[in-house]
Amino acid sequence: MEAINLNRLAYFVAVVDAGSFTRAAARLGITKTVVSQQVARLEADLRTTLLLRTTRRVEPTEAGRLLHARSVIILREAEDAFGEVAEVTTNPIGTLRIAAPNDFGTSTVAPLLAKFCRTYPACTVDLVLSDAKIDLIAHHIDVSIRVGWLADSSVQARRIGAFRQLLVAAPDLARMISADVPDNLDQHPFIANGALREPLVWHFSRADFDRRTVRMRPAMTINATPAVLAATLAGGGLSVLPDFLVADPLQTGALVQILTDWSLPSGGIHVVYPAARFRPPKVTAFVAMLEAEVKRPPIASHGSTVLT
Amino acid sequence: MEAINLNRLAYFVAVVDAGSFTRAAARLGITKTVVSQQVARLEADLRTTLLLRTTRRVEPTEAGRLLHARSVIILREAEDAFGEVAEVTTNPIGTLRIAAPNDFGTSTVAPLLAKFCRTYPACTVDLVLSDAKIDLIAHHIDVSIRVGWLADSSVQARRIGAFRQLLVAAPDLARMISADVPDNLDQHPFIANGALREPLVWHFSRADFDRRTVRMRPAMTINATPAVLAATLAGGGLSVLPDFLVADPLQTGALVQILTDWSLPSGGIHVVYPAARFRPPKVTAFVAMLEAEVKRPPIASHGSTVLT
DNA sequence: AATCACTGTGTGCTATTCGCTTACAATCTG
DNA sequence: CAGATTGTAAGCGAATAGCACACAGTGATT
Repeated sequence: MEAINLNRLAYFVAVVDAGSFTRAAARLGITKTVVSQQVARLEADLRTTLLLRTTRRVEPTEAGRLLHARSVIILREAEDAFGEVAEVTTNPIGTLRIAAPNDFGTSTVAPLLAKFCRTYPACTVDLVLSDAKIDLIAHHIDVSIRVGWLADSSVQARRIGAFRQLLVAAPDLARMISADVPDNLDQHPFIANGALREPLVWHFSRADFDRRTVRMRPAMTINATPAVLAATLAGGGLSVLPDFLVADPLQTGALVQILTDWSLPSGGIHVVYPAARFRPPKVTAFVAMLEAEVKRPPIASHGSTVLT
Repeated sequence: MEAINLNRLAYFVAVVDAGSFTRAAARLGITKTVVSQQVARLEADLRTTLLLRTTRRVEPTEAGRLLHARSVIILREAEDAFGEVAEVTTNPIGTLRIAAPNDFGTSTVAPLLAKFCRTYPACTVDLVLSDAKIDLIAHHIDVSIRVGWLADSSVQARRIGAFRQLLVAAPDLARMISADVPDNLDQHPFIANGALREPLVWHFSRADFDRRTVRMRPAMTINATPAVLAATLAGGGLSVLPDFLVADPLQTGALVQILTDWSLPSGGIHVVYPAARFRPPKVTAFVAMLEAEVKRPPIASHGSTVLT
């Protein structure tokens, strides 16, 4: 079937509805000449007379009445479709698919979703937890959250916050650590996080000038952060964990922070979008909410500057 | 609502269906550049990202999937509509509204309709009988039949045949007319047809050279031809009637032709179309059938030449 | 890890189409 | 019979569709 100019349908329908080329042109905001031309072309395309013209009246032929009836429906549906799309592009609505690492997703994103869904009832959320770097497009991910230190490739990521890494231990174990400098930490059992690039070497700093680098001696290595937390809670050893994971255990006393004067390198919390020309409001709304949540330090502590 | 280019919907749908700009372009028979541009414009118009592109894959966004689903329906409906119109423009189909004079319509057109409907079962016929000149467009008339002598205005009429006028009378009356020349016809009662412009003056001719003009003396005047026929059948007098009306009575002997050697002026049978660019096949088919019917002289008689 | 084929997009450029202004024939209205 | 109004034709400028080409990024393959 040859492609036929669908736009002319609108002109044709306007003429039939208005019952006059002149009024249709006025309604469409263009010249009657154009309307006449366009309808004539439509007729030429279809090789049919759609309208019988008198200088005083315009009456559709049978084919014209037929086409008009169908066209009205078509145009209305098109308008509806555009309206629906406009809805999606202006209001937070639809299904929001979020990708996040297991730990951050579980500890921070998941709790936030309740609030998000309450705030934007028209949104459905789909949280995809995975520590592997997944294909955003293939998985229809609207926004992906990356925590830690980005590889060079992800330059299009936007940093929305930071997290601190805390040296923690179960209370029983913590009581055995008396030193107030990191130097001899390798004497204590350490639970290494295999998911990190350098799980053993840690750079401590204090008051902007005091720096020490310590190489820990791993009692065990676990390549998933939540499991590291579990092992630490069970008293398996010291470990370095992100603040968003240990906020609760520290508050309840299930874990104790060690060397509170010293700080470890901060990591970034980033959002990554698929390369889209326009960002749906549902995404913007969620990222705004997440950013607010993340900027509020999860654990009141000594003045660590949050990187911007 | 701003007018949005509906044609771009087709491009967009093609890309989604093909899963690739390149394949879509090939399918549409245009360059991929154009497809890319058009989809980009559609997105700009809607202020939405519809497709997430990788050089290797094209995946619709949520808005894209939404619009695609609706667009497929819209495009299919448009295609259907065009197909239906094409049906009407290529095959005899639909409702054919015919306007005809009462006499000719009753005697000739109406009987023909049975055959027409049998030949073209997809056609419905609407026969509008009226002796007044009606507005073809206002009454949705596809073809109008005019019998007789056209006024100057109707230059766009096409002559499809002719009819002869016959001087007839009921048998009883005919037996009383012995003359073989028209000269003294005014001695006999004449039934004048008030619908004619000159109901009384008749020009007889014989063998291309013998001409007589007679002024009849009306016993009665009736302004509707069928009623003239009825009065003539009842023996009310002589009358001049078109051949298509008296074919049957002459055959059965209910009427007798008088002065068979002489002939009266022939009239034309014309079809008039509303001023349309294209003629629907149903009209063409009907006119062809009517022309064939009319060209076949309804009454075998001496060789009268049918005017073309 | 490097190569290579292929994808979608940006850039000039041309042909077509859209749209406007003006003008005109036809028709209805007074 | 004027006068107004309708739809169409002609001429013209601007926007758009479309093409060929070049190019950067990606993914499969080596």
